[in-house]
Amino acid sequence: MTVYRNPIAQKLLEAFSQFHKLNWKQSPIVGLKSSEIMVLYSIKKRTPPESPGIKVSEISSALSVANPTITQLINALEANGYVERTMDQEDRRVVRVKLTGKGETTVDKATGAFFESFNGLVDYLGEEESNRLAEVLAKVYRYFSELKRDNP
Amino acid sequence: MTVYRNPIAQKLLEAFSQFHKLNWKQSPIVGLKSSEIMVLYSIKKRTPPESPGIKVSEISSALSVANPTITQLINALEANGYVERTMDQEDRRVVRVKLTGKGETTVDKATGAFFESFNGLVDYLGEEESNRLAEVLAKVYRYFSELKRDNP
DNA sequence: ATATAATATTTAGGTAGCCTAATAATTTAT
DNA sequence: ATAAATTATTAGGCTACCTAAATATTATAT
Repeated sequence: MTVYRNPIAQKLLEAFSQFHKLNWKQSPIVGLKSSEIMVLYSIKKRTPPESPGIKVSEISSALSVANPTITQLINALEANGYVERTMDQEDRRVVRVKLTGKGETTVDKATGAFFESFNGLVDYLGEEESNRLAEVLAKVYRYFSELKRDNP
Repeated sequence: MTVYRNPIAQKLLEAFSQFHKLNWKQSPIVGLKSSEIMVLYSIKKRTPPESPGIKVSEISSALSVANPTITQLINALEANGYVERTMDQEDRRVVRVKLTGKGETTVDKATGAFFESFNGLVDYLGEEESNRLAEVLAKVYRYFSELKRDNP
């Protein structure tokens, strides 16, 4: 039986498994889901002060999810006053999304806690190891993406 | 604003994000969900030839999920003839689960493809880097577990 | 100028993978 | 012997996604 063949592969699999179920996106501190926080964060990150807002499709590609996923998240965020939608004047198919004041302060609070824990992680691992980890993970990502591309 | 403070933390966050949505458990090759394959695999791994089967609770703790999650997966797997339930004679609260013939051949096929891709990954990264990655991921896991333990 | 195609978003309705609370059956502890 | 604990199950819920189809609008081709 093929099951135990490569102990390193086995070890890696187990590490992935464990890591995968780690909830590092945590902190619904502020009553928002992680996915909502990610959306707010990616709006904030890509919206300069006087911008009319970011496109829905820009958010979804930033987060690598499908458009309808973002639409739905935005629906809830708008209903709760975290973001505003406006229609783009130049191209009226596109919707511009930006943070409200409430959205701003909320995302600051949420990402504060969030980055604090990541800063702690960098301290825990050390800067060099942290960098290396980020790079190796990117490499792993590439590997599986290629694998998927090559076998349909 | 606190958002961009530590570029390493930022980089790590992005790597995690990407990695997280990687579907490395892939291969519903055989018409089973990944979670079902994981269950079959963990049964196989812990069931010696003449064993009466593994307990539901052993599976759930092996996979770190709640008991009802396993019960439900087993329901489907049993309905489709991959596993059998028998009641334990010594302790009639416990249910013993084991693979049927179909379950055996199926899990072999599924884990074959699965381990092949992991062996490929080990080749891609190199053995040393692979080992290191597994260890660092375990360390990250520890960090977040402690963090969670310390702040409720 | 109009029909056609492409683009952007939304609506509707899934699915996978988990969870908790409550219940039933049985075993263990007092 | 009764209370408490353990094992598994049922029921129902939640998050984070997805695809297909509908709707608007804009761009292109004839």
